[in-house]
Amino acid sequence: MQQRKGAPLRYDAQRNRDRILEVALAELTLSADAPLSVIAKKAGVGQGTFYRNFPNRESLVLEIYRHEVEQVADAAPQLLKTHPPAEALRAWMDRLAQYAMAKAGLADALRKATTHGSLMGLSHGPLMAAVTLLLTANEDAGTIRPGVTPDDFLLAIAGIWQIDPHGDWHPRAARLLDLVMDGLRAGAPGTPGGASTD
Amino acid sequence: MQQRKGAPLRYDAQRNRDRILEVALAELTLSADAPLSVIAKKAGVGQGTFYRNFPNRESLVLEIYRHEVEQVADAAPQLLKTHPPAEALRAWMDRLAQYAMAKAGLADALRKATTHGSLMGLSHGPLMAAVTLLLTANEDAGTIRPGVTPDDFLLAIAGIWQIDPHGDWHPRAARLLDLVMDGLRAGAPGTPGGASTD
DNA sequence: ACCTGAACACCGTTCAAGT
DNA sequence: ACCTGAACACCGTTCAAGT
Repeated sequence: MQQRKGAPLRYDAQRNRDRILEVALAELTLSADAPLSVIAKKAGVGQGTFYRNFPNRESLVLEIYRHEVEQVADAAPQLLKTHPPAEALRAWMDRLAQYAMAKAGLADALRKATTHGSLMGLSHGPLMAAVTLLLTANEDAGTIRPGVTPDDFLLAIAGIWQIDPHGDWHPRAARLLDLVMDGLRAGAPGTPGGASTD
Repeated sequence: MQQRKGAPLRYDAQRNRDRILEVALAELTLSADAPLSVIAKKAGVGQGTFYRNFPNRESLVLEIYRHEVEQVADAAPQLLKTHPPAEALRAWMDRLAQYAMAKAGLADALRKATTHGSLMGLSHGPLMAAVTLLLTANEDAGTIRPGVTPDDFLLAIAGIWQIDPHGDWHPRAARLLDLVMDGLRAGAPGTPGGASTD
């Protein structure tokens, strides 16, 4: 631990890190098991430098994933401004699905690099914030049942990471998301019926 | 392809295959990335023999998974005899969740070995048969909406494979499964409200 | 027909030497 | 303080030689 917590990286070091991330995104999106040595070489850095920045495959993949998913997360506030809560939630899920399909190689890399699907290892940060925002807006509007946690939600839509992006993914994703939406609605203030707790 | 389709294996060959599967189940349940060479050695066979039976890691893991999941699948008819359809479905999901937690190492191995979560690469066979049985029983009884495919169902519960088996998995699994059940119920003949298709 | 185990290839990880 | 790239370790895969 030679690097103090807040201290900025040296100029060239920062540049190296950025190049690694840039190359890694491209390579991993293309193929989930692109060798780290290839990424290092294409980024123009030595193996050692690569390792200084990312001590293992998981840390690299998580960092990229985190950065990429931020962009989807950022769409949430905007959607809530322009749509009623339930529609915003559903539209956001669609975006996430689209993202999951576009970056399927990356999602695959994440699955392989991490123990358990820690797609939710991102327990804090923008993704969680976005989900929380969407859920509370809907809960307040009475469009979903109260008490659904972001964790519940992410588990419920976990299936989207499992859909094959080749072939006809769109209807499969839509059916899954519809089903989840119905599950979320069940027991909402307006709706009768709903959650069984025997 | 020296082995004709229906031709039985030679006695020692069959024994080797069985021993590999037995050892692999134990090793992979313990650690998802147990080296194949270790499995071969513990099973008392050479590398070549291992390869003759399982040309790659995926084929080994899939075979074990298929065999293991059969036992859960087999519980479905029994549950339908002793419970009303909706309860049987829910009870079966609970068993699947328990299985997923007990064999988490294996599930992890499967995730890592396959492209996309082909937990559903088992598109035919006992698992699908069991799910179909449960879904049609419920559909006939009017306890779930019509038109839910086994594929839809497995995607909806995909989250259970993502739950960390250490720590407090039970409430998380229960909340997920409750939500899925509610989603399945929505739009059933008896129930008002339900699926939005805009 | 099936088996063994040494040999090979590949990739992640480390480290001595440089600036 | 950071970098390079050769060296090492490990594991999947193949194959010549054996029964």
